[in-house]
Order: sequence, then structure tokens, then C-alpha cells
Amino acid sequence: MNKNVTALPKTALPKTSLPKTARGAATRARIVDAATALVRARGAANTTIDAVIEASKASKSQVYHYFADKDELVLAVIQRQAECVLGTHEGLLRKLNSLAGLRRWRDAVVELTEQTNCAGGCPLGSLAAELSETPRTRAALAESFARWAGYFEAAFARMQARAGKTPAGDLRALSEAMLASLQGGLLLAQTLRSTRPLELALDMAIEHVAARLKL
Amino acid sequence: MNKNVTALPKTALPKTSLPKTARGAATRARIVDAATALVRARGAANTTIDAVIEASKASKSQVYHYFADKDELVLAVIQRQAECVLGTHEGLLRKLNSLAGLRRWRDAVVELTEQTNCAGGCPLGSLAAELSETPRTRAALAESFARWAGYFEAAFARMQARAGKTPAGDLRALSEAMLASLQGGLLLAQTLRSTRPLELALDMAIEHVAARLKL
DNA sequence: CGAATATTGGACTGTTTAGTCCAGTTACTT
DNA sequence: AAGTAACTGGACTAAACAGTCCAATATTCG
Repeated sequence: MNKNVTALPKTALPKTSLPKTARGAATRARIVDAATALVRARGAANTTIDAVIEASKASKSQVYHYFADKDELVLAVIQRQAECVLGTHEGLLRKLNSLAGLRRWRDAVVELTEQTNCAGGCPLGSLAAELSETPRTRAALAESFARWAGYFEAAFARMQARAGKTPAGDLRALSEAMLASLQGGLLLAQTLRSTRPLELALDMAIEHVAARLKL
Repeated sequence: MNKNVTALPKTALPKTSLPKTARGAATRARIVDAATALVRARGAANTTIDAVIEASKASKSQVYHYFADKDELVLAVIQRQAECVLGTHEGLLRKLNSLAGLRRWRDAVVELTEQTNCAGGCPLGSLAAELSETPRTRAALAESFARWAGYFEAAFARMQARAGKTPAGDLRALSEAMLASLQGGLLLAQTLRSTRPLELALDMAIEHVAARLKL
């Protein structure tokens, strides 16, 4: 895939149309949804277009009508998965403004991980590990992580405000450390099939936040 | 690959011989070394046997003489990479017995990451993200992580002993949190192409260790 | 030496894969 | 209704792929 010696930038000329009717939009969505589930289960490299076609009940011409090639589809999968993960965490973090709230978020994450027997790891983290060496996928994933960190940052700011502290300390740094703990904890949980490393990593990060925010 | 409905356990009958002469051992080593480099660069799923053959200057019959199938070769790659990574970190951690030493280890890791422009992430972490959903590869990776945590644990024990403290606290938990920070920091560093999240995660973990060990 | 065993070269097979192509159908517009 | 554009079905191609096979060459050892 994309082993050309002269790999041109993909965005040059679009060549692939966005859906222009509701029916087309539904087809495209079915394809992306099926691809997202398959990539989640087997990774991008192990997901074939034919499998996506079968799972989405689409035809080959439909896939190539909306996506120039497999790389484009994978990019759409990243965006779809990011929407989903960031949506979940934005919901969990949106109104958070206390250490107790942060601990409830921790419990929710652990619970979610337990429910899948620690399998699969973080949907976004797994994509990041596989797709961080190609520019466009890397950029999409980097942006997603940045937005994720932004949700933490906003929550920490609310925590600080609520405690009557003047906004101080590097909240961005704090949120990056939190995200790193989460990702590392989820990866170890996946490999060791235990939520323990995840719990330990998150508890450490929460303590760190409390200390830095003087809460 | 291995899509049989009746997937038998692989260890049943070996069918593949270990090298019995020095020449054979050298061939096998060449194959594993080449495969390890390719898997590191492109992931296991994107590494073909043919590419391994070309890179190692071996022939197809040589590969299948020493490995029953691609899965077996990937397993050998995991073991090889684990040897390498654990060897490096064991060397760095072996004589460590102080907070200052831990900070030097941190600097070495950051330095190493910088030298590759944050590309590739952790060689073992990347394998873990890709290969934690198949039993044998997952088991090999879990064991490697456990050994890695063991090196931290031993270092923390020395730190505690040197400070004249009685061995207290859950050193295992501390080392798992440290490993999680390292893995999460390396993943974010890889995706964001910046050592900053790695530095933040490691500094947080070191502070945590200091606090728990009362150093 | 000479038999037995280990190793090697590489052609070959059957399957899977990404991607192409075009004829046919559906929906929108006027 | 007719013309245009969007969408769809699926056969087809060329390349890549994992894995097989066997004849040939080395190496070991009694």
C-alpha cells in the first residue's frame, strides 16, 4: 500500500466525491461504521476492503466512489473513532469540577475497561500505535489527542476555579501527564489482561493533579 | 493468517527444528534480526516473508525450515525485541539506587527518544499494541512487561535500602505505575512528535516514587 | 570413506488483495 | 417526461502473499 517511490501528497486533487444525496450519505456512513468496527477488532493492516464490503452490505464501486483508496478509508475511520471516544470523554468530563468528580471519571474508565475484559485497549491509542508513522494519519491522531487533553485542561481549570484558586500552574502539562497515564495504563491493562496497572496509573495521575492544584 | 475454524494449539507438535549446527544458528539469527528490523519499521502485519527473505539474504526454504509459519517468526521477533529492550533497560537500571539515579535514567530515555525524532515509539509497546489480542504473542509480551517492571521494583528496593528505610509500600504497584507512565509518554511522544509528554509523564512518576518511598 | 542428517535454492501453487471498469439503476431538476 | 447527475452491482485484473515441495549441496560422525 502506497509503496510508490514518488508518493504524491494525497490532497492534491480530491477525485472522490462526498455524498450528494441522503442515500449516498447513508451508504458512506454504513461503510465507515463497518470499517471502524473491523479496524477496532483486527487493526487497519488486517482489515481488507472486501471484509468491509461484506460487513456493510455495500459493493466495491460504492467504496471506491466515496474513498480514493484504502488509506482514505482508514483516515475516515480515525475521524469516526475519534468522534466516538472524544464524545464519550467529553460527556464524562464536561461538568467535572472537583477531585471527587475526577475520581468518578477514573472509576468509569476502569469500569468500561473491565466490561471488555481489558481487550482491545484504547480505540484511539491502538490506532495511534499503528498509524503514527504516516503523515496524514499521524496528524489526525495528534489533533485528536490534543483535543482530548483540552477536555482535561478545561476540567482542571474548573476544579481550580471552584476551589477559589487563581488560575496558576501549567494545566496543559498536567493534562498531558494525565493522558499519558491513561494511555499507558490502558496498554498495560490490555497486554496483562488486568485493570490493575490502569488503576495505579490513574490514581498516581490524580494525586499529581491534586498536588499541583493544591486541592 | 490462521483463519482456520479449528485453530489447534501451536505447541502441539514442534514440526520445526531448532538449528543443529553453527551455520544453521547463524542463518536463523540473520532471519530473526532482519524480521525484527522490518517489524519495527512497518509493524508485523505489514511485514512480508518475502521482504524478510530479501533483507536477510535467506531463501524461502530456510525461513520455513526454522519457523512453522509467519506467526512463529513473529513470536521470535517479540522475544528478540524484548531481549534488546530489556537488556538496555536492565543495564540502565541495574546499579540504580537513588532518586538522582532515577532522574538520570529519565534523561537517558528522553535522550534516546529525541535521537529518533520520537519516531517508532517503544519497540515493545508498539508490538504490544499490535499483538495483544492473540494468546501466544500476548503472553510473551505480558511476560516481558512483567520482567521490565521487575527491574524497576528491584531499583526501588535498592533506593529504599540505601536510605535506610525498612522495605515498605507496594513496590510492585509503584513499578507498574512507572511502566505505564513510560509507555503512555512514549506513545504520545510518537504521535505528537515531541518528547514533552514523555518528560511530563516520567517526572510525574518519579515524584510519585519519591513520595511513596519518602525520599 | 560413506551413510545419515542438516541445510539450502528457488520454482510453483492457490488464495487473497487493492484497485479498475462499465453497464445498469435510481433520483433530482426543469 | 426527459435529460442529467448520482449511485450501484459485480466481473475482472495484476500483483502480492503465505506456504509447499523437491532436488541439490553441505556437514557430521561412525
